[in-house]
Amino acid sequence: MNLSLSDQNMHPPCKGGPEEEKPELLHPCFRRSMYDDSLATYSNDSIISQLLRKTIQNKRALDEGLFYLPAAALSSSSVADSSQEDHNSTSSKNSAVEPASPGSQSSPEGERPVSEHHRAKRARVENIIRGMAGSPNARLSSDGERGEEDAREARDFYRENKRKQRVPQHQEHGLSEGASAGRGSVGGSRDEECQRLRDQLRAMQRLLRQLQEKFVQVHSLSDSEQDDREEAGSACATEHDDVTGDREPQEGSESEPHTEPDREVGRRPDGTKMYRRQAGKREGGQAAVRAEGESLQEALKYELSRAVGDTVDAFFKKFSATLLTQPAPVRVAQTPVNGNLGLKKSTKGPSSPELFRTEESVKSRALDYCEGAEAQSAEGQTEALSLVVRKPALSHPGSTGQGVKRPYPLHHAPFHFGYSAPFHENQILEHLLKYGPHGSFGSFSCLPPPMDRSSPDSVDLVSSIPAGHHSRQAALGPMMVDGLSLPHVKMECGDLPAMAERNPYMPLNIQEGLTPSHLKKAKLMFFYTRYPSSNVLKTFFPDVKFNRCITSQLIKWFSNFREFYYIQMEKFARQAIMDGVSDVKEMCVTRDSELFRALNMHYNKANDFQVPERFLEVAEITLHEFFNAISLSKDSDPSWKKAIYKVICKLDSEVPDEFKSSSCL
DNA sequence: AAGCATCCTG
DNA sequence: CAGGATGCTT
Repeated sequence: MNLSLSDQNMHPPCKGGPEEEKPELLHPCFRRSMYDDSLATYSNDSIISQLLRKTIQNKRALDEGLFYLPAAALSSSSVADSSQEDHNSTSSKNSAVEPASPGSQSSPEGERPVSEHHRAKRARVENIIRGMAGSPNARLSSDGERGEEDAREARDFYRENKRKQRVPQHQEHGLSEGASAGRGSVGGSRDEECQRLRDQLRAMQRLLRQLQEKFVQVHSLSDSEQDDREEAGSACATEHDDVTGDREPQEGSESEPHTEPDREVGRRPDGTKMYRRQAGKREGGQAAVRAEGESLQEALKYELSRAVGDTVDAFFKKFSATLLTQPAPVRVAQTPVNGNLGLKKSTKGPSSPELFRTEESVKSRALDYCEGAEAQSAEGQTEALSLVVRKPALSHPGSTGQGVKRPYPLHHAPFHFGYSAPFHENQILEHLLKYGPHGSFGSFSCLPPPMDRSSPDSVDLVSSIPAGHHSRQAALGPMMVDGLSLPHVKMECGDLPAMAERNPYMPLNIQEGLTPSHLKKAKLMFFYTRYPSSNVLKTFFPDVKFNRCITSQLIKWFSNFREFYYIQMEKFARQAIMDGVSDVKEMCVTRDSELFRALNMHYNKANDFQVPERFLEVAEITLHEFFNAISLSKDSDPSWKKAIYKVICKLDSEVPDEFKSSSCL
């Protein structure tokens, strides 16, 4: 797009990289607070930054085939951690490289054999990375132990080297450019991945920053300066003023002082472009660096998820502590004591306008230092992860008042107010959730009262919930949903804007993800319909924001249900035949049947749902179909089941309207 | 080619 | 239950 601009603004002083952002990351209120542990560790100058710097340095070195870096730069990591020097050397180095455009360094370097020295360097980088991923605490010291690493390097070198050599020298990137597969494009995908991760990390940091801001807002509104003042009091106050004053809240202690808006803020575009440019350049990387990329990638993933997990965890811990200790003006859905949640109008959080303002100020600043998240979606990530949102286990049925609820559904409120790029935030969060340690979300008990009996399969619920239970659920529904959902489902780009449009404060319970409750509901629905149309699904999951992913997931669910169903049928049919049953009519399915029990166990484990009679009939018919088919040896035909499927699919019945209730989970 | 279903596997 | 492979349908 505006890549053209980037070239102009490329000059050494532009430190576009993430290295700069450390101070910005932490809200003043959170510095020295309990967040320090979790946040500071992940500030931009954390290992990641250093690692990135080193990696880039190494890569550049390799690219250029020589170590043009001043010795200070290479060893800078062994000095302190942040050191402006380091940045400068890095950037100046980068700029020094710039002239050699990606294109110009094409073939000669591309084929250049990697020297032993270079490989040793690589080994070192890998060591750093490994050390980092291995023990978070030891990471910071890794720099100071360069010597030790060097020593270890020799050991590791051969092993690593061996491994690296297995890395395909040509990754078939299908570039029509030239015959040589080892051309500049080779390292691209790896690097892109790393780049993406970096971008995501930055965006995440932005998010964290916003979280903090949000917290400060809420906190300072609800907390008439209490204990927290001791921790970060003045900073908080200042922050608050600044925020409401629509100003940059950052304090002088930042290494990105606002006294130089031109340098700092103003250079945003520069930084951005530079960043892009570097990315572009890196795409011209060589296969030799791929190994680093791989490790780096993993390390980044690790760091990213851990950072988020820890931070979010810490954040909500603190948040919840605040809420619990103070009857804040901001009422975050507490547990429903009476069935009236006080959630409806309380629209979690302070008045929206203020938050919006905050958001704006945050935004302007946030945009300053990162933009990389931009084009990089998380597509490359295909790690298997359950699409089902796992609710934290409902621990204490009775301890309603103790549960601490996340003030916002993770995907909603705080992240996309007037934001220009809600999509990225969400996607990144999504991504992080994917990789994030689930445990960290379950660690704090954001739990509503137990669903248990409230599960309004009320239609045929065996349980005897009083007539009034429905209204209670109606109220309960949204809150539970909001409080519990951690949408894990891959989102569809097309739906995100719509998401963003929704009022984040609206206690609406639209889900981007399917929860276990949805799964349960789907299973119960299976008693009525084995082949639900997507329309039916939409109708009966009104609280789900449908997109292709969700739809196919639901469809897949029913497919799985059917699979199990038919397997059981076949099994029991064969069993009957084995048992010498000769007449179909001897076989009937009742609630006492083993077959039924197996099915019931699968679809209605809690056994709190009165399975409709019709299902028994259908099951019996199915069983008969299988029995007959097998008896007639139709099963020799590979597709013999299809005929049965055809019969069964016509036996669907209507799903009771009660299932339409969104709170019917 | 896309969408859906089943089968198979983990 | 999810993902991938496969096959069928449109």
